[in-house]
Amino acid sequence: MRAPDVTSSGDPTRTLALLWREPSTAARRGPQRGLNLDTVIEAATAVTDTEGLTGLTMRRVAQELRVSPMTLYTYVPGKAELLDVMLDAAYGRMSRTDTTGQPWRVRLTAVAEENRALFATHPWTAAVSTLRPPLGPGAIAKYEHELTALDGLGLDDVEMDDCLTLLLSFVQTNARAAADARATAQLTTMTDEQWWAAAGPLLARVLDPAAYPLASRVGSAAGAAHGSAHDPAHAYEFGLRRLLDGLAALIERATPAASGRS
Amino acid sequence: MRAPDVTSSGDPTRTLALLWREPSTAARRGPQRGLNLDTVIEAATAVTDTEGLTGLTMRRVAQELRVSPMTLYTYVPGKAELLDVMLDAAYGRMSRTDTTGQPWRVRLTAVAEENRALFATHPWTAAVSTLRPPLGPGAIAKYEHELTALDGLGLDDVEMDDCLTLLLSFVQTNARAAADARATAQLTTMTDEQWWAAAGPLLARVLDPAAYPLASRVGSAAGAAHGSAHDPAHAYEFGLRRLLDGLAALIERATPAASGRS
DNA sequence: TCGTACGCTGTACATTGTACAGCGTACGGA
DNA sequence: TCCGTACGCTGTACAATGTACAGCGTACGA
Repeated sequence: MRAPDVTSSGDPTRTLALLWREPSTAARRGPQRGLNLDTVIEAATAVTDTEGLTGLTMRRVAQELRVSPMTLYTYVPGKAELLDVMLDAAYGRMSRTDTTGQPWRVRLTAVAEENRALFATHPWTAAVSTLRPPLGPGAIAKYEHELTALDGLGLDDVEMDDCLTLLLSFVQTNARAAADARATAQLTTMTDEQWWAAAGPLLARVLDPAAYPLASRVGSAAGAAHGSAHDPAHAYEFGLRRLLDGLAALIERATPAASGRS
Repeated sequence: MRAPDVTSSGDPTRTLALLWREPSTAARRGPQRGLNLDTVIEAATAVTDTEGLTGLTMRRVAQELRVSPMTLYTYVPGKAELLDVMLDAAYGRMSRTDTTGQPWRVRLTAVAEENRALFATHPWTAAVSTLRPPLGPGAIAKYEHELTALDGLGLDDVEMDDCLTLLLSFVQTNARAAADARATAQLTTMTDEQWWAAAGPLLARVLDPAAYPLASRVGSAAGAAHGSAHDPAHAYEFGLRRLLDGLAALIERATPAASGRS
């Protein structure tokens, strides 16, 4: 079986029933259930939080719950659906700041920060594809909340969705890069600095600064500015500012001095 | 062994030697080699182009070359390093348009388009992390070329790197989403439309439009505008425009009417 | 009271990267 | 010219994964 790591490959009906906790069809007949879906989600989330997405295995979750691996399939059709409900649950737990009345930049920054916090708490949420999102209560509530930050700015419905998608995908990409950096460092048991220290001299020997003047100059300047090749925190600050400036050109097209500039 | 799918976990020295085709230490002693690194890269790239990253297995590449799986390890230390050299080779083959003298928006759009073309030709390149890039001749040439598009705009070195990173990560994220969409559709043998057709009614039954007015209104408006929940081509156009507008605020800060508006 | 639906389990299989040891080849030094 | 040895290639083997399948026992509805 292909590792899914992504979306419910199966029946949307089944997944939606799971997400919305639709009660099962008829009266239970056999033995009492020893667990319930939320317990499974909780255990799986705990495992994934501490051991990463690659640490999320059915066997590991089962072990955590002191239960045989196959037991999990009583609560969940498969690993993909488990990820779906884990994600929706995480969305449901996100804090949602009320920024009504504030300037739009403040409101959008808050939305970005809330997602940033999600990715900080549950790094794996940045790694799963949200293209076909889990349409559960958590995801819907999140979507509704985030749209309110874009409401009343003179955007049409499609533009609202476009702006939100752009903002969220920026934050997710940034978080993914940060998580990758941490994972790589841990996997290699070699910090970024150590890696560059090992690679640097070799590169210097083979790389002709005359042939690649910009690459060597800018590369080393960027490397020196932040400790290593890439600083996710800096990239976040920089990117968010550019992004908001870009949205400003859209939002304030009619009313040039609409809301707050930062 | 953990599936790498990402970076050379091992010795940077070995990887760099591979990337730059450093001749091996001494005179060859044993039998003639039946293959060479570039042949392996070519075969692996062909396999991955047609069958995706999950289709890239050592056994599959070996089969393509009519060779036993373990033979590949004579040419490459492991799968991670193979991915590194594949990526660098793909970077090396990218077309690089000379846009000297053109307005900066045109130049940056060209850079974006070149990367978009790469992701179209080799979808897997969008899926691998480029956080710790393969520092081979291909990647360096790419970096040098792309930096020239940002040269002479009054940005300092760090800002040039920041802008390029932001632009490239936007294009990559967009391509990744597009590839995910295609992969999901193929895996599920269910188009996005079919999926929404199956999920829609169920969702309508459980979702109260009064409780989530914005989510239902904007969600269905966006879904109706493009055929499904997400249209990567539209997101690209929209996002790139916003991004360039955002960079404009940085680039044209001193000289308000610097270069071309689109 | 009893049949049956259902919860839980152990075993099994296909798929993966790659460690390891063996076999044969052909070059460099004698 | 001849041989030791470095090296290319191979088959076998192992650990880890998701999950299909069949069996076993439980407890509810008739």
